[in-house]
Amino acid sequence: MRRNTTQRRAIEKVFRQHDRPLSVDEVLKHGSKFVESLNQSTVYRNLKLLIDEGWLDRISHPSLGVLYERTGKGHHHHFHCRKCKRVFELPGCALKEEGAAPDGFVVEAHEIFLFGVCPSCVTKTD
Amino acid sequence: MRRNTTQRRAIEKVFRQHDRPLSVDEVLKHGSKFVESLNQSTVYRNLKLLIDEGWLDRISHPSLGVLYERTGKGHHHHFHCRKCKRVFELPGCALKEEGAAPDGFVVEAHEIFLFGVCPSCVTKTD
DNA sequence: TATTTATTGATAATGCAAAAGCATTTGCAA
DNA sequence: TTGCAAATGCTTTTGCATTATCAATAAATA
Repeated sequence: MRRNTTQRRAIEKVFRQHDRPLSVDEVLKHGSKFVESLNQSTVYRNLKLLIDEGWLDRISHPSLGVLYERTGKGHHHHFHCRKCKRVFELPGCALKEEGAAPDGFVVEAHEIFLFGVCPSCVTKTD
Repeated sequence: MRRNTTQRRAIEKVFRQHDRPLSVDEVLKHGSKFVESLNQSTVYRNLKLLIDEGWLDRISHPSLGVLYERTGKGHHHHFHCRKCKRVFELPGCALKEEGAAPDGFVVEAHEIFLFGVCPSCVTKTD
């Protein structure tokens, strides 16, 4: 059966604390604060396990590659800040359903990635 | 100086004929119809050259990886057909500017990927 | 037509994310 | 405690896309 390890608790805690999509490296970096010895393999294994359990989702960002985020957020889009490099989950949907595609195309799903500067970076100089 | 090789002409012809984003493999497959010996390395080299010349753009699709498309199309989005696996360029923009991101976020750019069934696959059975 | 040299084809090499192998450790029920 | 499978850390391997190497070929130009 599944065991409740300190490493997995640390990884889960990282996601609960940040509440945004994280890369493997980010999970490793932040998780290491809780479990100093945390290993990259352990991160990979637990990310996969948490996905299998339905606790995490994997997303593929066009410029950042694979990221992991908590499930159960509902439909949302992603914002990538070019200053702090963080990815944020934005509530709601900004797609104009009508006219998204010409007649004949059946749109079943979509993904929107926004790029710019996040609120906490807006005041910073470049 | 740049030489006008049959291989490069074939690659350019592939893009002119299909007029949609193509993967390296697709360029190789279709280009081989014009130049039987066409090699993958040559495709890679010419894709890079055509990008440097500003004739092609590289895009990163969240589920298909790197694709190449003709430049000069203006802002547009991409549609991925789950049946024929082709990617289409859709004219226009379907993003609701207002409300795309909460107050404080400065949106400078965006990418939209649509998924579904294209007109020529709609009539096909699964 | 001969010469020059960019380009090609074939293949080896690279870079990197992800997975696998294995000895050791650890959670947890008995 | 103890037994033991699950899980970890460390290292090595894999898989894949992309790049480099180099002899052979073929555009451009004289």
